[in-house]
Order: sequence, then C-alpha cells, then structure tokens
Amino acid sequence: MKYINLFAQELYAACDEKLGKEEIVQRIEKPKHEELGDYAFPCFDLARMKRETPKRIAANIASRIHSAHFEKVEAVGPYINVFLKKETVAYEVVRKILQEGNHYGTSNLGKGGAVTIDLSSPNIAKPFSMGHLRSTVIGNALALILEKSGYRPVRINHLGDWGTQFGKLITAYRKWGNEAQVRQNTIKELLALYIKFHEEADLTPSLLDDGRKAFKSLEEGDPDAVALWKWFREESLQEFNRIYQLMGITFDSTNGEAFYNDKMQCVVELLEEKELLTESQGAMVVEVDDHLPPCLIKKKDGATLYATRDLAAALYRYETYGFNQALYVVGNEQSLHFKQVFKVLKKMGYEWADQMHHITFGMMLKDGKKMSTRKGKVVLLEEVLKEAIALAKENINTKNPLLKNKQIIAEQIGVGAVMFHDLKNDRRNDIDFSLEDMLRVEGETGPYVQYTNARACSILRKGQFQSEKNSSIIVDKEAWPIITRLNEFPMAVDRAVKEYDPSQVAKYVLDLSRSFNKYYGQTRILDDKTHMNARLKLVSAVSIVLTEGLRLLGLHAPEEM
RNA sequence: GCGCCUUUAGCUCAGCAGGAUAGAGCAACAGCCUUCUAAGCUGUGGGUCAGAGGUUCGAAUCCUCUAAGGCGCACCA
Repeated sequence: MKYINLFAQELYAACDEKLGKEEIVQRIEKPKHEELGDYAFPCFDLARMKRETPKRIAANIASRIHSAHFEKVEAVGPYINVFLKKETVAYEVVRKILQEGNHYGTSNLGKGGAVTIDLSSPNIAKPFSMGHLRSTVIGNALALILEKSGYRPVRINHLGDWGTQFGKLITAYRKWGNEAQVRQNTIKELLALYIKFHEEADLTPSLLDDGRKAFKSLEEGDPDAVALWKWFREESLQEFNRIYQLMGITFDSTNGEAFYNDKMQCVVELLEEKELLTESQGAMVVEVDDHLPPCLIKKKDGATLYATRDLAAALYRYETYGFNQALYVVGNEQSLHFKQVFKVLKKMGYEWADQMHHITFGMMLKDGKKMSTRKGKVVLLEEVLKEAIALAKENINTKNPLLKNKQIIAEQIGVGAVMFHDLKNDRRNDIDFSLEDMLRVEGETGPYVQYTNARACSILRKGQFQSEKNSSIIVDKEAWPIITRLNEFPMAVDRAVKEYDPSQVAKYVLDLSRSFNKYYGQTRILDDKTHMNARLKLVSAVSIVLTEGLRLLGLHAPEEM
C-alpha cells in the first residue's frame, strides 16, 4: 500500500488543485528525523503560486487534511508533516506480507517481456577470475529482480570460446600436454600450457605461427583440432559449472563466440546491402557519427572482429527471443564498443536497438591497479570462495557446533559473503580487491543479513508461530521503523529495476536487518505472552522479506546458522 | 589531445528527479550475554560534501570552470 498516494490525494484536494497529483507525489519527502513524521510536504512552491508565506499555507492546508490513516497532521514552519496511524498501517502491512508470502513485492511491470541478459562470459581455458565474478553476480541478481517484476529474463553466458588463443593452446597441448593431467585439473593445466607456450615463444618465435596455423585449421573444421577444442571447452565448462553451482547460478544459453562463427558473413552481407560498409585504411568499417570513431567490421586481412560477433549475436538474439530489452553486463571499459554496436544496429534500421543497454560496472582492482592475467597475478574466484566457506565453517563450529548440515550452510554463508560484497555498492564503482573485506561477516555484509533472518526464524520456532491462528495486532512503538521499511520493499525492487541496480535491494535488506536487530535488542518477544503473537507476526513478516530480498540477490537464507 | 566516469568522516561507501540538524559500516574508545543465536545491540569522538563561480527562498544534489585520479580512443576481447 502506498500511503504516500493517500497523502498526495489529500494534498491535491486541500491545495485547490494548484498542483497536479504527480507533482505533489514528487515533492513529498521522507523527513530525516522520526519526530517530524512519516511524510512531509514543503510548501514553497504553493506559496509562490498563492502569494502567501509558506508558513501560512502549511498551517492552512494541514488543518484541512484528514484521513483514517493519519494519526496527526501538523504544520512545522513551511512543512506539512503527516504521522501515519501506526496500528492501522502496521496491521495492514504485516497482514499483506503474511498473505502474499514470497510474492510480496512482485509486480507485472515487465508484462512478460523477454529480456536477454549477457552475463558472466568467462574465457574458456583461463581461470575464472574475480573480474568475471562481477558480471556473473550482478547479471544474476538483475535476472532475478527483473523476473520478480514481471519480465522474462534470458540468461546468456556468452563464453569466450573462440580465437587465436585456442590455436596456441592446441599447439602447446600437442607439444607438451598430458591428457590425464588435463582431465584432472583442466583450467590449471591449460593455463600452465598457455603460459609455457608464451615463454617458449619468446625463445622460438616460430611457435606463434604454429599457433595461428592451428587456429586456422580449427576454423576450417580440421577434425583433430575441433576435437581438442571441444574437449577443452567441455572440461572448462564443467569446471566453471562447479563455481556456478556453488553460487546457485544457471543459464538459459551458453552460446559463446564460436556459436556465431558461421553467422557473421551474413552480417557483413547485410551491411553491404544497406551500403553502410566503407573502406578505411584497408579495413572495412561502419561510420557511426562525427563523435564516435568508426566501428571496425573486418580487419584488412578479412577476418572479423569482436563488433562483428556482437552484431551477429544481437540479430540472432532478437530473432530467437524477440526481446523487449537486451542487457549486456560488461565492464565499463567496453562502453565505446557497445555504443558503436548499438549505433550500427540503429543505422541498419533496427528500432529495437534503442532497447539495448550496456550495464556497466567498475573494475576489480588490485592495489589500485588492474589485475594482470599474464603475470599470473589474478586472484582465483574458486579459491576465494573456498576460503570464505572455510571461514564460515569455523564460525559455525565455535558459535553453533550442534548445527546440522554444517557444510551446506557454510557454503551458503561463505558464498553469500562474497556475492553480497559485490552487490552492496553501486555497480559502477571500482572495487579494490581485498580478501579481508570480502570475507567479512560483520557489519554491512551478507552474513549479517542471513544472521538476522536466522535469529528471526529461531524465535518463530521457539514461539511455535502459526500465522493462520493469529489475528492480534502489533502496537509497539519500537516496531514502527520495521513497519515502514517492510512497506518500502516493493519500492526498493522497483528502483532496482529502473536503475538496473541490485544494490538497491542489498541496501534495503541491510536497512531492514538493522531495524530488526535494534528491535530485537530492546524487546523481549517471547517473554511477554500478551503481545507475543502479534510480535511473532511481525517477526514472520521480517523473515519473509529478508528471505525474498536475499533470494533476489542470489543468496540463500538459512533458517539456522 | 578528445570522450566517458569518479572525488562526501582515518578507510569503504549511502544520500544526488534541490528542501528542515549530511548518514551507515569498518577502524578507535567505553559499555551490554545466569534471559529469544554477541555473525548482535548501545554510547563517544570524528566532516571547509575536492576547489572556485553561478542558478535558487533553499545546493552534497542542477550548470560552468579548475585540480586530482581512473577508463576508453582502428584492425584484442
């Protein structure tokens, strides 16, 4: 229930319709201090229109506003402050949440429209680094949030599974590879081969030619090369899947770059047909406009490029999924590339290019600098996850040694810590990698939220809460901050959708946790039998919303920890 | 050089369709477990919102300039 609309409606009538309802809603604000009420309306604009002092207007209008939902309406200087009737609102909000359960906050904003989401997209045969974590986690949360808002997300893992690197790898494997070793520890072994290749190539430059030749034979479908490529891809994917499974992430498609290999010629022909292709310095390009550099379609040797591949992918995705929106969760260093690609599609006459968005995010830095794959200075995600899980297990063993399913819950907490750490801030911010920060479980962290929920669940268990047998109404003043936050959950989801910003949900869930923990600290819920049922209803509502909020971020909410 | 982004407490960040005393977490210090999970709670200190102009009744928030930092800018992805 949006009580803000109630207030706006009243104001609309009371101000003699000098301002439209939309304008009023926009001007209504949430006072910074509790003593100033739940909503406030500043009267400066009305004062100017009516040629009166804001103070007088405020007093005048305040006296004309009445609603069964308002406990008090008062003019404070130029502001009209409204206090909601706590018991009524508390009853309505809690009842709604208990009724709707995990559907609370669900909307049909997207009207079932398909949204393709390009996310994760690691490079085959290379370790899954912290850099890919961001795209994976943000993209996954966006998919979940969009789904809750009535969209139909299509998760696409656009694997980096093609290119000269495979020629090098095939060459290296043929020279020094060991099948059994590779089978056992694919990524590490392939990476070792890749590094060895470069080391050897420094001494024997002809190796690079061998690599190029191997890739060429791969492109031409040489059975032996293709078999190796397939094998590497499969093994790598399996290894990635271990990580995805740990994070609870699945994909609707793992069509990577290789998949579009045979679809690019068609794009080039289309561009020619539409007379968009021009030659520049030996390469084929599409001039985009005066402000952007041209988009490279073909190298002077005739080979296609990244942009060509993304164009082919966009066309394919539009045909296959008929998307209403296409999102690319890719680092902000590629923003020029996507600007160019979207522009080219627009020039090709595809209006749907306007529905494509590059969802940028900041880089994962190490000591303030970009991490370097070549120097092996990359931090491996799987190792970070393992450490996080080990730490969670340690905590469980000291804090709750009798807990069942320790391993599973330790995974949920450890992985949750890492994922939440990535989601809690605006995605555009750079993150300086810090294992310490990532493994933290106190303060503004995933485990803090999970812990809050576990506490709530524990109380519900001990109080033997049954929602259907329970009609009592919560009256505690101390619970009011929780009620207002519970009421705001749908708005938080909404903002997350509009800004493509999962951190809105993360911040919301932290805020709700804080207010609940505060209440928990000052009110003994199970001791006071007269109020226990009413309070348990509130606790249940909190648990429902926390669990759902965490789910939207891709985290589990264990009932015990 | 051109384009995009960033700059708020010691550190990490909220707040930015302009509004009433700029908020959290971490770190520091002082408290709270015979009582619902202390992964928690309470309190204290800590700020020229990078700087300068401008718009406005009112600016951390909008505009311009300056400074510092980051990313991108043709055959990599």
